[in-house]
Amino acid sequence: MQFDPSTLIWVQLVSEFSRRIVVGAWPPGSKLPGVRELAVELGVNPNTAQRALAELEREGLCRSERTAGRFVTDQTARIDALRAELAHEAADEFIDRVRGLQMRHEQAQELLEERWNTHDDRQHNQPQAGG
Amino acid sequence: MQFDPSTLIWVQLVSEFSRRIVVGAWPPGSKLPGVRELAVELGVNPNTAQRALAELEREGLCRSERTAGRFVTDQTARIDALRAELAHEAADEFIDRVRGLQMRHEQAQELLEERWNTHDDRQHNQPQAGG
DNA sequence: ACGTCTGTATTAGGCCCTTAATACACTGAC
DNA sequence: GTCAGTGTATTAAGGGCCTAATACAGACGT
Repeated sequence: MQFDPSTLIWVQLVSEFSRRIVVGAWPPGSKLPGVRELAVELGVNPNTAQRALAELEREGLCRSERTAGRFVTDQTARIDALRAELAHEAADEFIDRVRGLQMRHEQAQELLEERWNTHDDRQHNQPQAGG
Repeated sequence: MQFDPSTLIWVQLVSEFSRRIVVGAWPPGSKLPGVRELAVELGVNPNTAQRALAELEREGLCRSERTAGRFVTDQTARIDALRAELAHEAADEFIDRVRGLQMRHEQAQELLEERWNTHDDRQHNQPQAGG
């Protein structure tokens, strides 16, 4: 996994793990990969992975059964709340930033429109070399 | 100024300084406060402020005249480009995050709508009608 | 009992960030 | 020349992150 050098790795792991739970890559009640296995997959130290998992646990998104492993919470309501929370955070940060640039609501909407299409182009089409 | 403990201070300063230039709090060609003065205002060490300013300079947003002080670039085109760049970055990060949550364009628009109003309520308590 | 799996805790070291204090080089005012 | 102000560079100290290696505690299969 690629990490942003200007942000703590374990913070980025919390985001990634949360996302996996929300989108169902890690379904409710399922067993998580072990700390050591996760560390290998993500290219980080087991301690760093554990730090992220500890935070996830603190937020009630998973629980550890010391000898059996770690499991995603089976409270789908909690997961739905997480989804809303992550969406709100993303939106709020976007709003803070564009308002800091003194943009109005309508301008922000147009901006989003424009960039969304750009993303679509980049994802579906192969960027052509040259120019 | 309030800092996010999970992000490097000088990175946050770069964002704040860029924002000030874009919104005209630091107009094109104007003289910036000295390193020591800025450090006092922001509650950081002069070295930290200087690190952020060095990055700003590297990006061509200001220049230093060693004994006279530091000045915002007078190339308004560069500032306009910065404004667009910051807006794009904000939008792209938002889009990446909501797409990571498997949201569609329409859902993202609705989310933005909802949160924008929430911000208005929290910030102004009495959102202005009309415009 | 033994080996293996799980999570958990500890210790050490390297690295960067941040603060702090200091020194240097240059300009302008007087 | 002297003083004040500017950016710049250096050194030291403290702290947190990340890595690495190791050790501990409990459950399972054989």
